[in-house]
Amino acid sequence: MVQFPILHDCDSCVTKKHPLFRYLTAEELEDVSLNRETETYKRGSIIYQEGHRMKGFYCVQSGIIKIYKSGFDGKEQIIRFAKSGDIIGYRSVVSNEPACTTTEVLEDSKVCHIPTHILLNLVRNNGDFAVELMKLTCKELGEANSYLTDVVQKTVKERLAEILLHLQAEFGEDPDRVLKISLTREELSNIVGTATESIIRFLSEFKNEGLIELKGRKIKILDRPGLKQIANN
Amino acid sequence: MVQFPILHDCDSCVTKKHPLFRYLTAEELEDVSLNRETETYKRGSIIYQEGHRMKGFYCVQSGIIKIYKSGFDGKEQIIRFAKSGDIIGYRSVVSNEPACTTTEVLEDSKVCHIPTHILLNLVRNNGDFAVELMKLTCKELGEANSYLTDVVQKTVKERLAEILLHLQAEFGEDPDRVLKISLTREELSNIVGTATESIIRFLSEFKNEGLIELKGRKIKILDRPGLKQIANN
DNA sequence: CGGTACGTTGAGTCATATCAACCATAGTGG
DNA sequence: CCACTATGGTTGATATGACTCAACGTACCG
Repeated sequence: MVQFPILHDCDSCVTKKHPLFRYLTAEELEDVSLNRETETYKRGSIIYQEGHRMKGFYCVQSGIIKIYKSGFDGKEQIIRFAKSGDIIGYRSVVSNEPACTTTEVLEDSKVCHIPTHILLNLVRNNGDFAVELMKLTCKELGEANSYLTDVVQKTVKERLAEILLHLQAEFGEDPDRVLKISLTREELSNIVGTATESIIRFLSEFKNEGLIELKGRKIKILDRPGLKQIANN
Repeated sequence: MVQFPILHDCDSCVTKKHPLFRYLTAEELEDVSLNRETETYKRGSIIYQEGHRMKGFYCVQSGIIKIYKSGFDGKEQIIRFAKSGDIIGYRSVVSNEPACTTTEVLEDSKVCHIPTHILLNLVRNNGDFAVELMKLTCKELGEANSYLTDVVQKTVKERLAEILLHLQAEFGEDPDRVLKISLTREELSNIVGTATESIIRFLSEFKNEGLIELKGRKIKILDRPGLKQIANN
């Protein structure tokens, strides 16, 4: 019997990690497998850039990727992060618009590129896939709207507490309870949407109040309920 | 030959107004027509409320509807408006989650309610419909992300200028050039995400600078380029 | 005619940004 | 091996945008 190493690779990666691909037929999965290209990116590299045309979307196998928009003065606003199992860039493919975000690799990543027509065919021909992708988009939309409300109505301190908890929930902790995602103060400020100095001040405030432990970029959350109360939801 | 007034009604309304329904087969359209319920809402009435379960989504025939989220202290953040041809509430239907926004009628509206299973069947069985709905969602997502960046990086004055231009573009003007959508100062503040008093101050600043004309809630945009420059995009 | 909701204005306060100086660390090249 | 530079982190002082509070004006409505 002939082996299909590529197919097997995809089968063992994408399928298991994302409900999206759960509903693909063997045929569709093979189509994806044969047309995708796996690429490795080092920390700091840009996968695609705001304003550029996309030739497909990406499925993240490993690593962490930062997705952000640039404001008019160059200050970046981080929209979200993507990690193993997440897909990125599909918005622009579906809308057939230039990318509205830039994606930069935070931790060395392995990423599969899947061409536009494959995605559109899947949405068109596989109802379950379409529903799952819609769910994903709607989830992102809900989160975006929630965060908009937060940004407008909460203080920087409250948002920082919220973000720390969110990062903990999304990326988890090492055995020593340090947050797995490691960000510069500037990156934290670009999530919260504030000045770097403000982040520094509130982080050390949290430290002094015994809510977190700090060692450079290593952040350990000590008092989850305390932070939750500050974030107030 | 037998007449189908209900079908005809839907045919003359929804189909023409939204690309979404352009791709429905005659059969699908009839299914929608037979299962939808048209309701009339007066100014001030709530169509659905944040946190409630939805039994379907809505298609706006006429009127203007305000879609907002409530912050923890009750202050509302307006997410967007819906007008003739827009569909609302589909996010919650697709995600199968409680509504994450409240919708309140700003101007007397005629709205069609279409039950959940119809929407899901359309997404599942009609690829073109699925793609169009995805496009719509992705467009909203892109706008939400853009506005998030704005809120974080721009001043209230800049955002107000931007919102005024946006309201002009979305709802248009009367023959006398007054913006068609009429909002209280508080509602404006709930879009921009600021205090009512701030809106009042900047509106009169714009007036004094000859950018707009004010007569109560009637706003006339006199200097579009000037506002654009303030909004700076 | 009084009530209710909306609009306006001014004064004071506060959260956060900005600016500036300085420290820590890690390459890098002479 | 040591300045040298770059990058990120920290702290304090100051500036300012925007909120809050409070008073008052305005207009419509029963």
